[in-house]
Amino acid sequence: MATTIPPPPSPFPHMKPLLSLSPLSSLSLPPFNPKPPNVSSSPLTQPNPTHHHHSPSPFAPRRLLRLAVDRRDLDLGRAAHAAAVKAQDIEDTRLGNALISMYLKLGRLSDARKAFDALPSPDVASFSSLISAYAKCGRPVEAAGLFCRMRFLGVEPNEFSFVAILTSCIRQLDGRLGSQVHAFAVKTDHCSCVHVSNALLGVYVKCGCASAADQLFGEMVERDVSSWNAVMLGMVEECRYDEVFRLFNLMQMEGYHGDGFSLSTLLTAAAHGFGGAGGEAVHAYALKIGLELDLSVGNALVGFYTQFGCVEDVADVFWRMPIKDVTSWTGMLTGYMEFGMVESAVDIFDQMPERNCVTYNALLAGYCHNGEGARGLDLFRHILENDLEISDFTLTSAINACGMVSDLKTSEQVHAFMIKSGCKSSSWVEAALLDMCAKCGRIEDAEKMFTSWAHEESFPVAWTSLICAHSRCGLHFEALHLFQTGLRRDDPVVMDAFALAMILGLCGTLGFVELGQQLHCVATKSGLLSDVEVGNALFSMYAKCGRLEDATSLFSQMPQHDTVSWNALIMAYLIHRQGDKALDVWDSMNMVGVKPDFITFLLVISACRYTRSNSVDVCHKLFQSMESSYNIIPTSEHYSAMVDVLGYWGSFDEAEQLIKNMPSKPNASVWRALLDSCRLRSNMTLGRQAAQSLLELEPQDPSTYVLISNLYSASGRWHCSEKVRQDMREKGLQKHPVRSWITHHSTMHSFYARDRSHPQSKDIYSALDILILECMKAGYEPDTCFVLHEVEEYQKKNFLFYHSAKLAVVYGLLISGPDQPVRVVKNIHLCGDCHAFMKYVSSVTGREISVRDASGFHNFRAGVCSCGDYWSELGYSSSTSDQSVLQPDGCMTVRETLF
DNA sequence: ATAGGGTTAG
Repeated sequence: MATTIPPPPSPFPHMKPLLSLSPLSSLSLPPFNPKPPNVSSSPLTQPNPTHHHHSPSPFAPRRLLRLAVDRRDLDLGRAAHAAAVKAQDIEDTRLGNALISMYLKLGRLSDARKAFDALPSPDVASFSSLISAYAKCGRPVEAAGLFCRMRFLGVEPNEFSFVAILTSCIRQLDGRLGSQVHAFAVKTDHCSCVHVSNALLGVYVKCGCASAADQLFGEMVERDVSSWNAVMLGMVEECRYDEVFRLFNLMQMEGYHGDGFSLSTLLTAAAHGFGGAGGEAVHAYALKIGLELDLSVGNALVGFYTQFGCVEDVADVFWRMPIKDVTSWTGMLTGYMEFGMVESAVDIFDQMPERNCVTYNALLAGYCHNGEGARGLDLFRHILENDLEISDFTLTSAINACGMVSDLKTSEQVHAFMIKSGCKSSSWVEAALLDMCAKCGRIEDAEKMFTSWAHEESFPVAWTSLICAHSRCGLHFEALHLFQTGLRRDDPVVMDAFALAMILGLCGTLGFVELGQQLHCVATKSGLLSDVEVGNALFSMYAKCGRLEDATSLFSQMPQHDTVSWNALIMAYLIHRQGDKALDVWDSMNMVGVKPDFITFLLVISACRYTRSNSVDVCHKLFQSMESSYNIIPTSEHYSAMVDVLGYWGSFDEAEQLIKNMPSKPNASVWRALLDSCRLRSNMTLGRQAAQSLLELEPQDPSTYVLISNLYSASGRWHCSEKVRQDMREKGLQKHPVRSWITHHSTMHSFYARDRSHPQSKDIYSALDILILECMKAGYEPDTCFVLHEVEEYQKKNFLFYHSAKLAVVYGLLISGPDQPVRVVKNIHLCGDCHAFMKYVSSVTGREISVRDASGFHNFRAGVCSCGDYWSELGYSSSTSDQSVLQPDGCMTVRETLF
């Protein structure tokens, strides 16, 4: 049997494929071809060999061709080709078309092209079939070139030609060419064909020309289910998800029955929109009409349940599908990744019969989604080494993985690779690169990229990334400045949910309740308020600004709550030191059935410190239930929170026991928690041990240095103390400067210790001096042990009196009305002297003073603080490696009372 | 079917 046929020489060797497309309207129309186009049947199904005038032998080429296609036997097909050549039939157009068809069906586009080139007079069917094939495999240039050549040769396009060329427009998202074809189709009266119109609808929908699609749909004289499906898909593309359901109902009212594509479009709408119930209804309907396991419906169900269901639903649909394609497997992989089941996803990946570029991207993105940056980078390396296909998706995920491992060197390598390989062009990739730089500590590089930003499309993303990077580094004011630059552009950035949530977080951190309220309005007007994450951020903003009532009323209005919402509610009570209420929330959370996460446990355990009565038992129970009931393994953070609570209630034996039983070596935060409790309860013996362990463990930690420094200064060894501090400075351990601030009329007034930069500082200092005298009359005794500098006693007071918190509070008293509370925010903990002072101030002035520090709120009223004077110097979660300890302000967090 | 930025905790 013949195996290969040398391809016949091309009849048009001089003609190159057209590389650039001129608009169709500018093409000169060829002379009218009097031969009527063959429109009665598909161009490629030309059966009935018996009617043919050639040999009816069973070995006739035509019959062989059919057999070859049925058996998917390429060798047989080639044999038929040989037979055709031998029978000198090869110049027959209809036989040639059958040959083209055979090669295309067997996936041999290049052979089909050779057969086409061998035809002396290709007809409309020859052209259409080949154009369609080029369109489907993403080669629009060849498709359009053939279309032009067909016209040049005077072959009139028919419906099939139009559908084919439009398919290529869809593939390359060329709406302009699409509308030119549209005009041409109208001119040649092919628009009445429902298939042509449907293809046109497809082009408009995919190219984002929704109005053109709407208009065409309205003008169509004949519609079928595909027409409706195309418009429904258009609504999905436009994010008008409720419209999809409306259209579906309309279609049914007009007597059409939805097919698998309609249902899968509905499910996509439900998955992307807010249609949990809608999606389940579609599932029920699919069951009823027996389409549940249809390939496209099944795939859409997998996607829907990944968004609005549980992993069991996803797996159930997937495994019952009788026929699965790459999309199905990739969907299942994504499902497992979304539900955090990385190993199951990898398992699916290993089992897949076939993988493509998207599959690899999904795996890579899944690793990123689950915080497995290192595995993501390994996979990326594997993709590169094996020369697998990569796309923008691959690159953005790889960059994302790199930002996740946050390694400067890797980030530079990846960055260099992107530049070298020249794939930096896409705006998505650039936005991802900027974000990576910001995350790997290359904030200057990020800024450089930002200022030379070329792409408008992803500007909001880069903007958000950069703001976020600044606020992560503690550069809050720079972050806000960037925020303003975005709003003041000629083309102001439109905030989306992400940006809004982030800026709200910033408002919360800074205590900017006025800006926060304005953003609340923005959220309400834009509809972004229904976004859970925006709701959560808004809630936290109010809570952190001391507006607990505004926060809780917002909570009750939120359309839905997730774990983060509940955590935020617990945290709100926690920073207001209302432990019992925080624990009540924990009960409600369980009643509602929301799954707690590891943060929930950090919060509720910490809440046991702020309960009215001893809640050591409660916190033991919580701690034990973590693993047994919720399958959450306690981390060292949970241990230090426990130690903090146990120590607070004086259960030092239990605290020691817990530390001894830790599965891993107790880390510094555990010892810090113990140390702080010992300070509070004056447990000297244990405190010394804790300090010793801390010193051994973290000789490099700033707070350890302060500890030693305090040790020296407390015993009057100033030189040693100062030397330690100098060491510390030389090692660059100094972190953010301490400051306190207050907002008034949307302006922030920020103070350092002994700060005289404020324009009204003369007034502030005289007021403070008067206030100090008044307080001293009322019994205030400055506690100079909070001054750690080698200075004379009178100077010590000077250092103490002008701590940033005191300056900010006095300024607040000066500028606000007598009935208003003074709200000050301090970026680290209040020192004991400031704390005592504020109590006197509140009673002497009769004003309410609220100071938010790193541990939460201190609300001073009539000489009493809401913290009950048992405030932690380490914050509510003792895991805080306190960065604030070293500040010139002198508000130290570790006191020397122990020694 | 796959991608960027954030919200709770630090």
